[in-house]
Formats: sequence, C-alpha cells, structure tokens
Amino acid sequence: MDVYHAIADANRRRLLELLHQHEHSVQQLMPHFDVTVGAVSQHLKILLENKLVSRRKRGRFRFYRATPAALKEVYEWTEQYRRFWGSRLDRLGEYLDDSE
Amino acid sequence: MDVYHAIADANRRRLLELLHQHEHSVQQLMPHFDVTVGAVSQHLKILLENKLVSRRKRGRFRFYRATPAALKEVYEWTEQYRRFWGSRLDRLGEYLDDSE
DNA sequence: GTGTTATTTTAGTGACTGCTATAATATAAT
DNA sequence: ATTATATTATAGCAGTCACTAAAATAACAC
Repeated sequence: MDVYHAIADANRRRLLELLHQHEHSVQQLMPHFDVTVGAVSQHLKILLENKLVSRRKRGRFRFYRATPAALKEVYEWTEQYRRFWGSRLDRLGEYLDDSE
Repeated sequence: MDVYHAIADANRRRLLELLHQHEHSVQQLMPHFDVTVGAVSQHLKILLENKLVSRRKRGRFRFYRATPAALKEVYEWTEQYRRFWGSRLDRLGEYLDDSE
C-alpha cells in the first residue's frame, strides 16, 4: 500500500491529525474513534509502514507521533494543479460538461 | 468514492496528468495505458464523478480535460504538515522507532 | 505467582476495487 | 442500409479493504 492509499482512509487521516498535535498511546486515541482497538492498531500499522508515524515504547504503552515527511510526495503532486484553484478555469468544466 | 480515493489509483493520477496538458479523447489516451478501453472509461467516470475532469462531445468522440479544482482539498490537507519536510523533525522517527 | 491492562496478531466476513469480456449505444463512412 | 469506429454499461471474477471477535504477547499490580 502506497502513501496515496494510506491517506485515502478518513480514520487514518484523523489519526495523523491527532498524532500531529502530540504523541498518543493507542488507548489515548481510542475515544476519538468508533472502531475497535484492533482496527486502530491496524491503521497505525499501515501508517507506520508508510513512515507517516513513528512510535516509542514506554512500559506497556506505545506512543505514536506523526512524522509525515512522506506526505511531501502528495503535496508536490497536487501542487502542480494549483493554478486551477480560484481561477476561472476551475469553472470551465461546468460549461463543457455534456454528460447528457 | 471521495477525492482521496479517486487519486489513490496510479492510473487515475496518470490520466489527470495527461488531461492536464491538453484534452484527449479516450482513444488518444489508450496508448498510455496497459488496460482495456473499458477500464480507462471506468476510471474517467470516477474522475468525472469527483469533478476532477470534464468532457465535451464532438461527433463520436468525447474529449476529456482535467479540471482539478477538487484537488484543493487534498493540497490543503497535506499543506498543514509542510513544516516537517526538510527539517530535522522528519528524521526524528528513525531515532524513536523501537519496532523491535 | 495470579490477574489486569495495553497492544498486536490472526481468522473470518461483507463490501468494494480494478480488471476483463461482452453487450449496448451512438455517430460516421461507405 | 450496412459496416466500422468510439464510447459507455453490464456482469462476473480475483484480490483487497476495513472491520470485528478472539487469541496471543507483553508488562504492570497485587
């Protein structure tokens, strides 16, 4: 799974946002999610595999934090389309779309 | 399917890049892909549903072009992590990772 | 030790993905 | 009209996804 897939899931994006503020253990993350602890752990694993988070061990706890340097690729890919935002170009589609 | 999922697929990102240069009919796109014309058409449909492309009809042809204003959301979401790139922070993970 | 807490892993499940092949639709060429 | 071209829609399929429940692993508390 690449970084684009890693951030495609809303729960994983939420995790990154929370872990960007400060580190959390898994239990500290749980109140923010509606899924089981197993599911959160699986999401963290995917983020870890994509190097979007790191963790340190402290007793029984694993503290995760965001290390989102890998998002640079996504940022730069979207950046090339920047000139489309806020310009008249972004409304062009409406006139052209003949989807019938 | 939301915009994050729409760009998660490499073929769809490639389509956006090609359609950003200038408009293409489906046949003009085909040489750039290894999949069937049906698959390309399905990808274009997903991009269309996410308003990432528009199309105009000309005879039997449908000409597609990129209208990637919807990428603004992704751009802005990644942008909040910008300070991590190029800083020492992005290497912090390596020291902290105790994945054993 | 025994039991409790924190986390990860595994097996199973339903839904979804990306693909193909084929059929359907629409326009153009002869 | 018939045939060819361009595109979309449909059905089916193997693989993946996000999830749960339960088992496994690990460290703490008593």
